[in-house]
Amino acid sequence: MEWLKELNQQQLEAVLSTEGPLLVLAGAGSGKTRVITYRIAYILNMGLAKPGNILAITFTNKAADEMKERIKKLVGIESFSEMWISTFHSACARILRMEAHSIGFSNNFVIFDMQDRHQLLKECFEKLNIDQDRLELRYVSRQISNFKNMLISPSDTHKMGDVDPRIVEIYRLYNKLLKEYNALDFDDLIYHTITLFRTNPDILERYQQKFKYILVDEYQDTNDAQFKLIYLLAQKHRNICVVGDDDQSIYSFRGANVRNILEFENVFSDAKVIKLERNYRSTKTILSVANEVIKNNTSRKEKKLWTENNEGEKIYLYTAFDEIDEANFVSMSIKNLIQSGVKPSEIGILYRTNAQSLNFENALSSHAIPYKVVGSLRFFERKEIKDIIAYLRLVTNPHDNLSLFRIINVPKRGIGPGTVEKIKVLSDEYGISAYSLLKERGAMEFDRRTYLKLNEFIFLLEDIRAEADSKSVVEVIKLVLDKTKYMETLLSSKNEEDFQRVKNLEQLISAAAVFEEENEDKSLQNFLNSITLSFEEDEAQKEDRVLLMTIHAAKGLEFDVVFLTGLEEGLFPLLRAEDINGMKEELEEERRLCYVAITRAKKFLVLTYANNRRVFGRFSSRQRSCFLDEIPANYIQQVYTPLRKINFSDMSFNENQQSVTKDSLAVGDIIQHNRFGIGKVLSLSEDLNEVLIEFENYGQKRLLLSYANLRKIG
DNA sequence: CACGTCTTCCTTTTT
DNA sequence: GGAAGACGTG
Repeated sequence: MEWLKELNQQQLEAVLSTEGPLLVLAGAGSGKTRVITYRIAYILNMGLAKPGNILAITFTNKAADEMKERIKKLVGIESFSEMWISTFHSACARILRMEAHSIGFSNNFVIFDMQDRHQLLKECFEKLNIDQDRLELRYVSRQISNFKNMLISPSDTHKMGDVDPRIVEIYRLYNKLLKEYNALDFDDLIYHTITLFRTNPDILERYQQKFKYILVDEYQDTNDAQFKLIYLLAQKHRNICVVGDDDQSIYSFRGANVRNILEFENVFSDAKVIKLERNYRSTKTILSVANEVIKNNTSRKEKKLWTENNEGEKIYLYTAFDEIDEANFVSMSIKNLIQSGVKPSEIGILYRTNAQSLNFENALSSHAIPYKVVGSLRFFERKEIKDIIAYLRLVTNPHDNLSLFRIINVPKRGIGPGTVEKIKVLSDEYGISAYSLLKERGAMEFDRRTYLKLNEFIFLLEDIRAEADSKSVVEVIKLVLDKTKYMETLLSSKNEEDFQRVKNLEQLISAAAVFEEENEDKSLQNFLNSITLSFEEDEAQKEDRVLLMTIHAAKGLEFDVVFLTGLEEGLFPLLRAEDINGMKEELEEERRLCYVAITRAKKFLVLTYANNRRVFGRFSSRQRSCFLDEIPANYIQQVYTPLRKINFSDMSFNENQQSVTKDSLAVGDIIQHNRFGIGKVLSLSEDLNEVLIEFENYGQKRLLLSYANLRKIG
């Protein structure tokens, strides 16, 4: 295990301490992912456990995939499907698929996303005759989610003090409907898994036995339910390793509880604690700025990140006239940076809210800079995609009323709101699903003309279902598009938008094709499962483009250059007048968010804010963010024009302790590259600046040694 | 019942 | 400035 030499003292200790509870406090850029992957590789290589005995929880599916790739490289084993590397939600879905009957669901349950949840809540409001002003709906939705994240059932809500009885009523009905539709929402996945374990000790025992080693990444962002789950599972072997950084806890709105990390040592009294405080990512300046900002928070574990990296440049600050000026400054600076040799994909534009992306998109495209927006309008949330998915869901489960009502008149087939309302009322009355009602009682309850239309619809669904059995996912989708005339309707439209929709649907088909290639379980069921739980973008990720995203989405990523934008009071920190009570805590979370943003930067950090900004289309004047005042002036270089070209190669430093330098590399060496993986050195240029490498998976590449950040592995 | 225009409300952040 | 719902007309 040569690769163990790549680790520093603390990292190594974290890898080798395989037995018993372990808390790794890993500061930003301190190599925490490396610790987790190497730890798993070590456990496997030492024969301490089989792949099937390992449960590794990551925060996103993307992170899970990356982790699998890295471990694969270290260990080179094949039995990966046996190793559970996934998010909490995916892991729970996987368990529940097998055990659903034990909690009163059938194993072909569907997973409701946030849109679905809102839709269903709306139904609840209607059924209970509760005035649904929109604000209330969002509030109720959040409440219910909080309850589930704290493992509080409808009948337990009184424990939370004064809860609006209407909310309890809605909560109860909402759960009841979910069950009728055989559906689970995101929070249910965790909640029900815990219920399953609590009510079926034998099942719990089985999983406890199975998971000899449990690892949790981004532990600071776990909520009460997730903690409970881990706690239950780890009881048997107690080999539980959690990795996190309380300073990067940014998901309390989702129920994340920082106390989980702060109190780990109390819950597991024999826990070992290892701190990783050496940062390998950023310049000294950037790290100092991050430290200066975060030290204003009161409730945190004391720690001091340090680095051996260069001092680096001062950070830049630009004050824009308005948000358009801001976007232009950023775009023109990026143009110059790219001309200086910075790769577009090494540049990130970060902002607090998704709504801010638009100006940057406009400015970037007018400067012909390649970019990609991460997140925002997610593919699987588009109308046309959700429509088709609704059909697919009905194929697996005809009693999913929500999906049925979504597409009962899509494309238009003459079934209007009046008829839909009648179906709802009647199916309620008879206590059966809308589908059953139409099938069994349609002829009696509706007049002839309506009945014919309804019958045609039911027939369509059954027709699709009958054929779907013997078909692959791709074929089923095509079948739906064809039989429903969905595609036909779009194609005959002269609307520009509809043309885009056709392209999106084509993408859905290719996404399904990729799914079939990559998954062992190729069932429609599993397809539906995977698309609600992950928003895996298509392969465009590898392309060399500037990335735009929210700070939340940037967690775990790093860039040579980061533009942190919109640093204005009210926007970042984003605080609302309503919650004066939670003010301090909320501000601290915003500050952590700021800390996360700053520590994404490796070499350059550029901060911007605008004196004026159009909010909801209204022009309003702005004040600079309080976070800016927390940065000592000597770190800041105020600029008034876009950044000029720079000598970028001067900026490089060794980010990894084992990075190769000119003298240490020879022809024939085996190296590892962050992006391209493992390769062999074919030749070196005379001045030793350039190197030609044959990569296992990417073929030959000519790289500049000063950027390439190669690690020698043999 | 479909389609077009008018109004309202809006914005956190995501699995 | 834009989406989603309300309202009114063909």
